[in-house]
Order: sequence, then C-alpha cells, then structure tokens
Amino acid sequence: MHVLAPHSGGPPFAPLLGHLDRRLREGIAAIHGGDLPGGMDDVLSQIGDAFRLAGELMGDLPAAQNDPAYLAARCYGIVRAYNTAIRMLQHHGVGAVNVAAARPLDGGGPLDLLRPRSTEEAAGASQLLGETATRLQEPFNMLAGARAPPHAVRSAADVAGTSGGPMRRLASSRSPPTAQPRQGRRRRDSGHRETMLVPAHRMGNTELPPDDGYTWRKYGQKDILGSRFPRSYYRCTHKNYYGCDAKKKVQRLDDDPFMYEVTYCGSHSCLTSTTPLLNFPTATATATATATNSPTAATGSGLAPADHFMAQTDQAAVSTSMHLGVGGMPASFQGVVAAGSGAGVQTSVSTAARDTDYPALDLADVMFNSSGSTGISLDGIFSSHHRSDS
DNA sequence: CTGATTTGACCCCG
DNA sequence: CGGGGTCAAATCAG
Repeated sequence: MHVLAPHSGGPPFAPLLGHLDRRLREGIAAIHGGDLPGGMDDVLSQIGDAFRLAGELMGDLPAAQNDPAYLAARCYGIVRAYNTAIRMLQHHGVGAVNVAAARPLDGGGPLDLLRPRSTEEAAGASQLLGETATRLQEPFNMLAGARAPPHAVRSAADVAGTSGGPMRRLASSRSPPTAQPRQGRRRRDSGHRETMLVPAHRMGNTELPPDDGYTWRKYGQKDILGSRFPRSYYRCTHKNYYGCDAKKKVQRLDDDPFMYEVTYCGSHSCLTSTTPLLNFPTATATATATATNSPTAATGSGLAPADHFMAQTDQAAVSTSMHLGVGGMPASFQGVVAAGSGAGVQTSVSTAARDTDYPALDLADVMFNSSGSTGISLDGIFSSHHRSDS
C-alpha cells in the first residue's frame, strides 16, 4: 500500500504550530475587530490538536505505512479535530467561516482555508470525501472479518495509567464516607452504545489508543473479570460546560494488545460533535459527475492519483441527520461495530465523512504539500489565493 | 490555581 | 451476591 511519503526527517511541526496559532489569532482577531472573541482558545486548541495529530501521523508513517487500519484511525482523528474547530467557529458566530456556503468569500484571510473556493472545488472535495469514507472503512471491515492474529503478548501494562505519572496514596489518608451514602447513581441511561476496534499507536506510546479528536477525561478504571487488562472509563471533558454526556470505555483486547475495543456511550451535546458540519449543496448531486474532472488536487495532494481512493460515492447517500448520536463513532467505522455489548448496539449505516471532512482534507492537503527542505510555507497555507480557481 | 488522573469505595442491576 | 459503572478525595502536572 502506497501512502504519503514522509518528508525526510519529518516536518518541523512544533514551529509550525506556533506559527499557525499566531496567524489564526491575528486573523480571527481581525475579523472581530481587534480582540480575540471568547472561546476562540478552544478553537485554536482544536486546530492545534489537528496539526499535532497530523504530525504524529507523519512520524508514524515509516512504521505504519502498511497498516491501513491504523492509518485510517489516525486520519479520522485528524479530520475530526478540524471539524470540531469548524463547529466551534460556527457556534462562535464567525461569519466568515460559513463553510456551508460554496461560494468563496472575497476577503480571504486565515480562515479561508476552511472553505472551498468554488462549487467545483466543493464538489470535487465531496467526491474525495466519499472516497475517503470508503477507504477508511476498508481496513476496518477487514478487521471485523478477520481478527488480527494474536501478537506476542507484552507485559500487562496498565492501559491508561500512562500520563498521570506515578501516584501513591498514603494509607488511610482518605476518609471513608461511610456516613452519607450517595444517592441515585444511575446507570441505565445509556441511550446509544457502539463498540469499535481501534488500533494502538505503532510508535511512541502504544499503551494508548489513538486520539479520536474528542477530549476525554478519565473518571474510572476497573479490572474486568476475564480480561487481562483493566477497562478505562472516560467522559467528555466538556461535560461541565455543555452538559455533554458522551462517555467511552476503552478495553485492551486480550488476544491483541495492540488493539483496543472502544465503546462509546451517549451522545456529544457539546460543540465537539461529529455531527456533519459541511453540507455542500452540490456535494451529493455532483459527486459522481465531477469524478473525472475533480479539481481537488489529487495530483497535488499527498495522495498520488494512482493510489487515490476507489470511487464509491454512494457511501454517503443516507441523510446525515441519521447520524448516530454516539460521540466518537465515525460512520466509516461502523462496519467494525461489534455486537454484543448490550442490547442497544446499533449497526445502522449512516455517513458523516463525506460532507463533513472536506476542510480537513483541504488543510491536510495544504499542509502535506507545503514542506520544504528548511521549513514549511505557511504563506501557502494562509494565502487567500491558495489554489485559487480564479 | 486549575484541570486531569488515580484509585478505593459506593451502588445499580442481573 | 458479585461484576461492572460511577463517584470523589487525594494527588499530580502544567
């Protein structure tokens, strides 16, 4: 499988992030008349996360280029982070980021990269997205069909206790709340429930599943009967802010320590939802029509034309409103959804990727294309004339 | 200081 | 009754 050829030594993402952050702040502040509007830190953080994930993926490429499942998961995380940023921007009323509008704005500016330049480009992008969705699903279908053979089992390291550092609590330091029993610890409220398999990092910390684009806060860990690895419980970080009830459980597989079973429960009511953001008016209708003349930089992007996704544009035919409320569940992964984790497992086929992920691809395109021997051309990223069709 | 993690206790439910 | 999910104090980390 041919993948993006990693740049020699990898791009300098750290400086890139810094530069990106500055430019975004300037641009957004300009739009709002000088001051950075409240909440934009979150947006910048999301964009930064996307870049960080992309950087990690670049670093992992040498080791993971033959692992489509891993690549798919990582790509999805990147795409999601971008979309999260866009959603936040929309909620913040940044009008210039009306990404649903297929017409280019005249102003340009830093946020322009989140927007298609024309209906043509949008259509072409949507086609690319459809293909992306198909492509993303493939490896996961493979996973569903044939479980990976058991690898050499490593030591039963803790699944999630990797980032908090060692912490030993002194004995009897904690007062036992025997007096007042807590009330109403409900459990049966999980509406949605989806389970998927996610490959672990191939480089770096393999103890953690790849980032899925959301921010989670761990609230518990439990040794599960019959499992060698503990199960970790996470809830959405924005629970307090938005009352987001999304949760997920992460369980490392016994027979494949490099694979995680992630169960998503509840839906994201926060801004970091997977709900599709971009519904190009021309997307569905013209996806096939523009297949051969796609103005997307298939040749210019890191994706070689020959390696381009096989066309299967009906993937996203189902209304995006059917999007499952399960946070972190990409439609593309649903072929992998494993039954058996409760009665509420849904296996309906929906879509999100095509009409959701275009900006990320656009940005990724720019990013992966903008490397140089000494640095990355950020001007290429932020230029309003970038890939202009004028 | 704030937010995240750890971890044993608590509690629901099969 | 016991497994699994959640709570929350203690602690860590930036």
